[in-house]
Amino acid sequence: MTNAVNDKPLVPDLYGIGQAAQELGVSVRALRYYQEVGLLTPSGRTSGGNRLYADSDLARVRRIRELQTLLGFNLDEIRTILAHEDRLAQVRIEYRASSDDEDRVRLLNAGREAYVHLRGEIDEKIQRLETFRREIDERIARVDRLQEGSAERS
Amino acid sequence: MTNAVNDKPLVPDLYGIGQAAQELGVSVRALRYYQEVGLLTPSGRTSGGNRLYADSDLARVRRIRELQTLLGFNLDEIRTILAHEDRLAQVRIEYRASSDDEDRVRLLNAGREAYVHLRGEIDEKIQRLETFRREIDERIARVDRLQEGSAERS
DNA sequence: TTGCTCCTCACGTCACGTGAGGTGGC
DNA sequence: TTGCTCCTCACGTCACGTGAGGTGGC
Repeated sequence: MTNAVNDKPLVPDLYGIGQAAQELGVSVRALRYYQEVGLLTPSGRTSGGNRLYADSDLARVRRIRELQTLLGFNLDEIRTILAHEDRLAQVRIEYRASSDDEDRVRLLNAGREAYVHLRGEIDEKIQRLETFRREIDERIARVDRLQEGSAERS
Repeated sequence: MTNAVNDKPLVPDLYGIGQAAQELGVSVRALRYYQEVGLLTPSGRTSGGNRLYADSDLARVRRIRELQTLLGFNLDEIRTILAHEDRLAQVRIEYRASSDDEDRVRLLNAGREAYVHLRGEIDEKIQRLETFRREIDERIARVDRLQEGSAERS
């Protein structure tokens, strides 16, 4: 059989912790830890107590990893950012439910400001990496000049 | 006095651990820890046992931090990278001392390869950050569209 | 029954943070 | 003597890694 049963979700769009971990490239322990610190509660459990992760759970983990590895936030900071995003999404859903009240406007402004701030940090990191890249290119060029010298005399 | 004595090096080009830490934006504990794990031994000590850091020491710490925070290497990996760089620098110094032997050529090639590999990782990280930035821009634009909607009706 | 994946403690590890108690030069 | 910075243990913390011992469905 080319199609191993283990590679498929147990229930449509629900993954066991092992499948989820492999799909995401993180450890099973990490997923349990994110739950322990209240960052991500899996959408369900089997009758036997096994965690079940939905696609939305996987998306959330990808977001956590992005903020962790690309921008260097710790899990506490990530919790704050995700809480902001969750509230923003909530506002978007409730958009037509309530009338245009001040609370919602304030939330949108705060959300926008948070994203602009995040964008600034990303920009800064990209700039620092580009500077680093230029330094590395310099070093490679220097090695190349040394190698040319060797080649000339050989 | 505008020029506090504490802001100046004790000895020309030699800094106490507190001065070095402030200059670098790292903790005193971190500097001691780098020494503990063999990443950086300060160039000197006072007669009383106080660590003294030279400019070359500071440069090395900056390099450690770059590899740590920008590229996410752990201290063990950084030790390996710095060892490579130290050996490369050594080859450059000894360049005219010995004749063109195979060992040196191999070292240059290995060094070049390591830098090219590093460059690849930097490129990948920049690309991922740029993708992330586009996503954030998307989110900002979405908030803006919602705010426009609010403004129209107000 | 055997294998596999899952479960919950719980201790270990890496890169420091944070006092505890003491020394040394203005 | 008081203040400041430095010193060496040594335990605490964050984000997991890694077994220990046990359960549950093909």
